[in-house]
Amino acid sequence: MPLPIGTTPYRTHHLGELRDTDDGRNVVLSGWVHRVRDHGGVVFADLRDRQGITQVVFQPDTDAEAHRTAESLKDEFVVRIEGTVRKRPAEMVNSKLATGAIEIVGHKVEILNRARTLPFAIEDESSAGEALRLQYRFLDLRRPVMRDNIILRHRLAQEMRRRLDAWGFLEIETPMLTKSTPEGARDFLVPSRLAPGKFFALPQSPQIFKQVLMVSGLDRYYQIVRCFRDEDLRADRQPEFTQVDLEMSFAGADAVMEVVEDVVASAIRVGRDVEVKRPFHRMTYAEAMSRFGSDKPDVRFGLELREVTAAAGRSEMKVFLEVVKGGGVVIGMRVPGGAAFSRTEMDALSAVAVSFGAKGLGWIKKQQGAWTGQIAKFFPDAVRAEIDQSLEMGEGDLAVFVAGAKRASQEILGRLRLHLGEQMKLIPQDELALLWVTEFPLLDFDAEARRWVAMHHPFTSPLDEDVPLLDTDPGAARSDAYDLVLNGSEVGGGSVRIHAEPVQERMFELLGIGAEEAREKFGFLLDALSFGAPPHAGLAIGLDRLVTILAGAQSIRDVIAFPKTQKGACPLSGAPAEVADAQLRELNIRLARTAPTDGGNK
RNA sequence: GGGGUGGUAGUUAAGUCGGUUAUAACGCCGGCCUGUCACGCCGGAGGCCGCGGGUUCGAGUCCCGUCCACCCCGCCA
Repeated sequence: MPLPIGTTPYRTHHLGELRDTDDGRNVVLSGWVHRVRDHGGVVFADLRDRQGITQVVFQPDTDAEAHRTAESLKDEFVVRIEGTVRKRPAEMVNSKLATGAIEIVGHKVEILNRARTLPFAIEDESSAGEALRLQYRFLDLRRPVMRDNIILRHRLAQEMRRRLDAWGFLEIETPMLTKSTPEGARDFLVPSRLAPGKFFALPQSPQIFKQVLMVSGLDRYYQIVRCFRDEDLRADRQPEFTQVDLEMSFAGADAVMEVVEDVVASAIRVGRDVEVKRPFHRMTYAEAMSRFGSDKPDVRFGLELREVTAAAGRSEMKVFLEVVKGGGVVIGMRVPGGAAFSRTEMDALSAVAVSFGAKGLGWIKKQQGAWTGQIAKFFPDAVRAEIDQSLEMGEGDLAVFVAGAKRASQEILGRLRLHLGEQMKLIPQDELALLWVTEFPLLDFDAEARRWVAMHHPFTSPLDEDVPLLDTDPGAARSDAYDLVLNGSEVGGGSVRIHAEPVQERMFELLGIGAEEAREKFGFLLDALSFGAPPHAGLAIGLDRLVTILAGAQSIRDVIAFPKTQKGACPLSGAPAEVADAQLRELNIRLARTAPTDGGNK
């Protein structure tokens, strides 16, 4: 479907639109000069817009003036041309272009605007450095891959809106200037001019407001909303990011998952033209940790973990015995075909494990039916057989072992699993593996602060059957929370909220948030909850990550129009920047020290 | 805050053990070319080797510091 053109003297068609059935049609086209091929006589110019590329040919013998102008065209000039569609002879068809069956015979060219020599070429396989691309983002976004990412993002967002509307969700905006929250990430602060010395915080998420909307009886809320967290960046993380945030009343986990599965499956249908299997697979946190060593497992490949503590306890391996005696675990991972690794490769692998926090990496190889490797001699035959069976060891396989505290060992081996999966190219790149991870621990013990912290957030409900544990064994209590995982990346997370006041109070108590502090920090939510709160639950989808994966991009920066660098700066706008003294005075702010000057990098 | 990789022409990269005038491709400029589509051919210009300091007769190359970009740990309920 061609886009509507509207009323304009600039064009009758877009540049991805004309086909051989348009042969003979007189057209007006406008766009950027993508490339010029000047043959001395005939001149070819590829014109580009958002829709595609169309070749225009200028002939000196029939259109002398247009040809003269065409000879002066440079890359990225903006032009308007008048011409006639001509079907190309079979041998001149360009099958790489959607419009390759035709070309435009240019009768008139008008240069609407010129362009300076570009800092980098406008082409998909641009190898320009990211810093340069961000500085000239307006050029970077002209590259078809980047344009397609932005369009994909739009289409996913539209589809999700459409589905949420169909489910009866209302799009409601919540404040950007709000209140600092005590738990969680560092806040971005905004000074208040009207209240000297006081600050707003930008929202880390609309969490509290959306719960208040449920108390208000609006029943179902959603918002595609910017959230802010002042923490260090990663490839899949930047300080401002977008969530598809939703909350629903008289609903539990199953209701939320049903809606989200529909919304996400629809988005994937639109974005990738793929039908994903529903319902999505569900896995408990405990299973995810024991099988994959991660609470967001990438299940596109094997290399699963297997605990072999009991067998290792019957070996003669001193480190294993000590760990087992101390209540720790020994976890093994079979690497099919891994016996082929050289000694150097094994040393490198051990070093990786150590860099992940392992004390060391034990390993054995199964070759010609027997165990080889330095630690093999510490295992009696019976123990070998038991481990063989447990790990399902086959000829030519490698097994690696990590010993220590349970969660830490799982995580180390989980990371080693991802490392090997990449190194051995075991991960099918085109596959989309979606699953829910459920039954997270409600609380996590912060060893440094020596107190409980909420694993999700302080309003997450425990599972009904685990409520009594809050008084007896809080660490064992599981929450009614669920994460949506796609290809080993957390793309969504949510929970059933606490709507019973006594449970909420007990929760604050456990978190060491006193009654007064709770009132001070969350007063309006607690107030709201005391005036008839419906049971409610919700979730937020990380839009940037979802689009990144569906676009096949490497970094969320490739699906955000104007992203931040790893230092949280914007090379295009120059943000963050110093402000005038007058502005600071108006806000009652005095700097403790002035910003350091730039180090002379061009 | 910590670890790693990188920074050389407009761009992307090469540059050996420290040694003569710092290479190449693309881009740019000039010329030629009437069927290309990454057009082709000939010629040319273009460098604060990120920045500062040090070692040395001599530094793109070695050392120290620093800035920037990226990846990771910490951090991110």
